[in-house]
Amino acid sequence: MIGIDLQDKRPLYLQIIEGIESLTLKGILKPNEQLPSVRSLAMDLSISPNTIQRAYLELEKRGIIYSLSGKGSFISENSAALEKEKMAELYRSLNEIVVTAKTLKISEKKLREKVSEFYHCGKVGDFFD
Amino acid sequence: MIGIDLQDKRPLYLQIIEGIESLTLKGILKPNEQLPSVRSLAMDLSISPNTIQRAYLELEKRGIIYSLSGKGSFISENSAALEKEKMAELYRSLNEIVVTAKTLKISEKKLREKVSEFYHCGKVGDFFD
Amino acid sequence: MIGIDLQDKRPLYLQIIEGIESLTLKGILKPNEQLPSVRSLAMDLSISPNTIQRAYLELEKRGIIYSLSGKGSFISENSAALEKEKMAELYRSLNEIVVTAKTLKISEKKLREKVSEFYHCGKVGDFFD
Amino acid sequence: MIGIDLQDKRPLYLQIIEGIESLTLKGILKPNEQLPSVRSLAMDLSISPNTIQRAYLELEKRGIIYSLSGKGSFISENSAALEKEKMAELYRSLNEIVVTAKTLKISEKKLREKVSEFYHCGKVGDFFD
DNA sequence: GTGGTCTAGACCACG
DNA sequence: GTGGTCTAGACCACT
Repeated sequence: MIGIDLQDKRPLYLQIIEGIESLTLKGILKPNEQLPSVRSLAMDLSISPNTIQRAYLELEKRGIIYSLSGKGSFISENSAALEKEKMAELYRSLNEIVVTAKTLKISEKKLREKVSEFYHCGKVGDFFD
Repeated sequence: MIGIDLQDKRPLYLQIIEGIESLTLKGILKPNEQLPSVRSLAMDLSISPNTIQRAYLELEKRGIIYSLSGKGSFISENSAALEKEKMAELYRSLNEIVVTAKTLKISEKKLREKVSEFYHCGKVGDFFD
Repeated sequence: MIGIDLQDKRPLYLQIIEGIESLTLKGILKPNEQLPSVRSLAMDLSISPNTIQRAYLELEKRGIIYSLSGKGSFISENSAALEKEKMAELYRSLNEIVVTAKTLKISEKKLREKVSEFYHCGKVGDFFD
Repeated sequence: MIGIDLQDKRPLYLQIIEGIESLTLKGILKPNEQLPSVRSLAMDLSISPNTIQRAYLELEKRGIIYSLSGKGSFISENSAALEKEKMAELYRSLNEIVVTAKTLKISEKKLREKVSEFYHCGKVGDFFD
C-alpha cells in the first residue's frame, strides 16, 4: 500500500505519514477505515515497529487518524481539514517559487505557460502507489 | 550583507551559501569582487569560522566563488551558469507543485490565477537586507 | 582496512577518500556494503571524527557512498562510474607526463620501454593493507 | 617571460620556480645569463617582491641559480644536474601511473599505445611562454 | 592578514 | 547506536 524509499533523505516516519496522507487525499483510504496494525505494517515494510508507531502518533496528533486501544487505528472523518491544510501548504510553496522567479526575471507569461505545460504533461515523481 | 536566521531549520552553512548565491544572482556581488574573509564574516554573524569556511568551500566546488590561499575569496565570473542552474531548479519545483495540485483537484485555471496574484503582490520571505 | 600516513603532505581526509575509492575499485568493498561508522573509524585511525565525517560527506557527493542518518554509510552501486572517472584522470596525468617528457627530449621509444619496465616490476606505493 | 596563474592552486612562488626551471631546461635561459631583478620581475608580474625573493632563494638552494650581492642573480652552469633531477621525478610519476593503471586492469599494450598517441598529438597545458 | 586542515568536544534527529 | 551540524579553539603555508 505504502512505498518507502530507504535512499530518500527524508526520515522514514515522515515518508509513512505522507504516504497515508496522500492515500487519504486520493480517497483510497476512507473515513473510519482501519489501518494495518503497527506490527503488520512494520513487517510489510521491513522496518522497525518503533518507526511506524511514531508515524501513527504524529498522524493522530495531526488529526488524520484516531486510535482505539486494543482495537487499532482508523482514518478520521475530517478529511476536509486535511485537504485545506495541504492546499495552504501548496500555495505557500507556489508563492515562494513565483517570488524567486521574479528575481530571476522570468516573466509572468512564461510562468503561466510553464504551469499549463506541467499541468498536461508533468512527469510524476510520486513516492506512493 | 548576509543575514542568517537561527530559528530556521536549515543548517547555517546552507543559509550562507544561499545568501551569497542570491546576492550574486541579483548582481549585488559582482564577478571578481572580494568576499569578506572567513574570520571577519564569522565575527559579523557571531558564528564559528568553521561554518563560514564550510560554506565557502562548497561555494567554490559549485563554481560560484574561487578562493586563493593567503589572498581571500572572490566571486567567479561564470555567473551565467549559476542562473541557468537556478532556473532549472525552479522549474523542477514548479513541476512538482503542479503535479501535487492536480492530485488536489485544483484546476489549471485556478493555478494560473494564483501565479498572477503572487506575481503582483507576493509577500517576500527574503533572507538579506 | 584503511591506513593513513601522518607524514604524507596530503590532508588526512583526502587520504581516507582515496583509500575508500581504491578499495572500491579493487572490489574489496562491495556495493551496499556497510562502512565503519564515523566514530569507530575515527577511533581505529586515532583521528578526529570530524575528519572522517568530512571524508564521508565528500564521498557521498562524489556518488561513491550513500549515508543514511541513524543507520550508517554504505558503498553505492554505480561503481562503474567511478572506474571511468579514474581512467579519465589517469589518462590526463599520462598525457601531461608524456608532454613533459618531450620537452626533456626523452624519445617515444625510451618512454614505451619504461612503461613496460614499470608494468612488470613496478614498486608499489600502496596506502592500504 | 614567465606566466603565472593566480587561479592556480599552486603557490605563486612555486609557479615562478617551475617557470624558471622550465625555461632553463628548454635552453631559453642560458648558463650565466642574468635574471630580472627581484623588483622588476615583481613589477612585471604584479605580485609582491617578497614572493619573487622567496622563489629566487629556493632556486639558489636547489643550485639552479646563484646570486651575487649587489649585482643580481644568474643561471648556474650545472644544468645537467637539473635535467637529471627532472627526469628522475618524471620516471617516478610514470611509475606511479603505470602501477595505478594495472589496478585499473589497463593492459600494457593499451598503455604503450596511449603513450604514442599523446607523444604525437598531446594537447599541451603549459604554464610558460 | 588570508584560506586550509584538524582537534576534541557538543547537541540534535533518527532508528 | 547512527549521521549531521556546530563550536572554539589550534597550527600551517602563503602573500
